[in-house]
Amino acid sequence: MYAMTNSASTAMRAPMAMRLQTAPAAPANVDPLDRLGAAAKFEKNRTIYFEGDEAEHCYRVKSGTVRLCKVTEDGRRQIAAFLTEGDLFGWTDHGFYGFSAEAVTDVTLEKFSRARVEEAAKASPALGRRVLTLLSTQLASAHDHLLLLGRMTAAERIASFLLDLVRRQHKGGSVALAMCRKDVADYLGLTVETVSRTMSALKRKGIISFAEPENVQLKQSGALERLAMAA
Amino acid sequence: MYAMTNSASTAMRAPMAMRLQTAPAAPANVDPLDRLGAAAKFEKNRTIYFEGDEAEHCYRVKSGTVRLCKVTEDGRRQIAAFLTEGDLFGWTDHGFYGFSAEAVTDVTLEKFSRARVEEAAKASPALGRRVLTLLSTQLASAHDHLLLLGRMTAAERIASFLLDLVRRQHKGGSVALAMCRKDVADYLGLTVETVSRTMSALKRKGIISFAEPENVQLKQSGALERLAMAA
DNA sequence: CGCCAGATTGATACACATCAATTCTCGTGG
DNA sequence: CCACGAGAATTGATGTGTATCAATCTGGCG
Repeated sequence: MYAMTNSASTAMRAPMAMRLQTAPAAPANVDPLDRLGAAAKFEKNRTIYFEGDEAEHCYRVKSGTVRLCKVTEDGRRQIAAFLTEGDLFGWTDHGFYGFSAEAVTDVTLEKFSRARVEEAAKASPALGRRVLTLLSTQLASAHDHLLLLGRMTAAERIASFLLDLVRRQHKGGSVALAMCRKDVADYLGLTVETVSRTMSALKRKGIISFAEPENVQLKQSGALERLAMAA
Repeated sequence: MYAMTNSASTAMRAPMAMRLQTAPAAPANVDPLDRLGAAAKFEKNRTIYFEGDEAEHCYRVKSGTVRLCKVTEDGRRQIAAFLTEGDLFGWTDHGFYGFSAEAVTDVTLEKFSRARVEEAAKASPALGRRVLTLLSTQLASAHDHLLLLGRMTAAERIASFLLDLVRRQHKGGSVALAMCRKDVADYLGLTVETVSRTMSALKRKGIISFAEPENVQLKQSGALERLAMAA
């Protein structure tokens, strides 16, 4: 779960709570989903499933990054989420996927049959609970993303995005962008040019720095946080 | 569930499914949530809970309309969803609400203690399943909403919004707007002025008509659907 | 009647999109 | 090893959709 939340808000909401990685009352430390999955691999830019496909399976990311996206007839694209390790996707209660899922990088996944998960959930409340947690976190992320798309300026969007990334890959002030500029643009509701210009501007101001486009250093996260603003 | 999906896509995904108001396979026709709730009422514009409040309860709408929203320091507001009969809200897996909930109209709600629902879900998989369905539908709606905010023009947003409303209140080509223009604007990521202008333009073209602002007739839903486009 | 909040309409400004070159990176083949 | 080409990123010049600022209009209510 997670799906790239923006603004400090999400982090704020879950100060020490953190995930409940283990089942509420599980004897061992086993995630209730672990036994049900089958391994699957996709290489960079492969489609995992298409919007409109019948939704027989859902997946969990083991490594790599996945994007959920939709393209309009005339080619406009929106990315709803970038998913990374631990995130569940493809769970829908209608018969069909609403968004396509594509591999941003080479990815390894666990693939679950919806029917089998449903079945197993009847016996194990912990399993249902687990899926519920994953979904509710994604919903919170989506809501934060709505604020970003509906009400934030380009600079604020970029700042929120970068801060989200550092939080998820807690490696100090350094961020590895798994996705290209176009992906970032389509996630943030901007154009590539605006993303590029805005990042260059932040660089000129000394707030961030980067030699290659895919590896960014946050020089003044304070300034970024001020931009991201949150609520 | 639902939360005002935009574009025809959601309706397409759930053509006749509609809500599942009653429990999936319950012996009687009892929703597993029904026994757990306590009645609650809020009048128009009252706050049900604030963003940041500890999330002890969740709610289901019995009648009226609720908005989920967040306001930035400098007063920009985004509405994440309008919720109506049957919709669940306030379920979060972090300790705190991420968005405020407010009554758009006078509303009657069922109020549930999170702790008690959790408890009951351990015994009844059907209950967990029920909540899961409600959340997953909301997540799908939120994703559609992201496409709307990230990539659609003002006219497309309005068209999608109106079509969503008719679908939910299936009363032919007539739509009752429970919310004021500002609410519509904050849901669609626009300003009141743009909403007003865009609706006037649609009216001039004979696509919609309205005498009072809160009661709209769809004269040519075909034209609206062409605008809404979907994927 | 007169007030006030909400809605509409008008004039102007601006943030971001669009169109158009470069520049950079890297894989490929001569 | 270097020339070449292609896709991605950056930078520049210009356009435009929507925001902003500013009246005016409308309907409900004290």
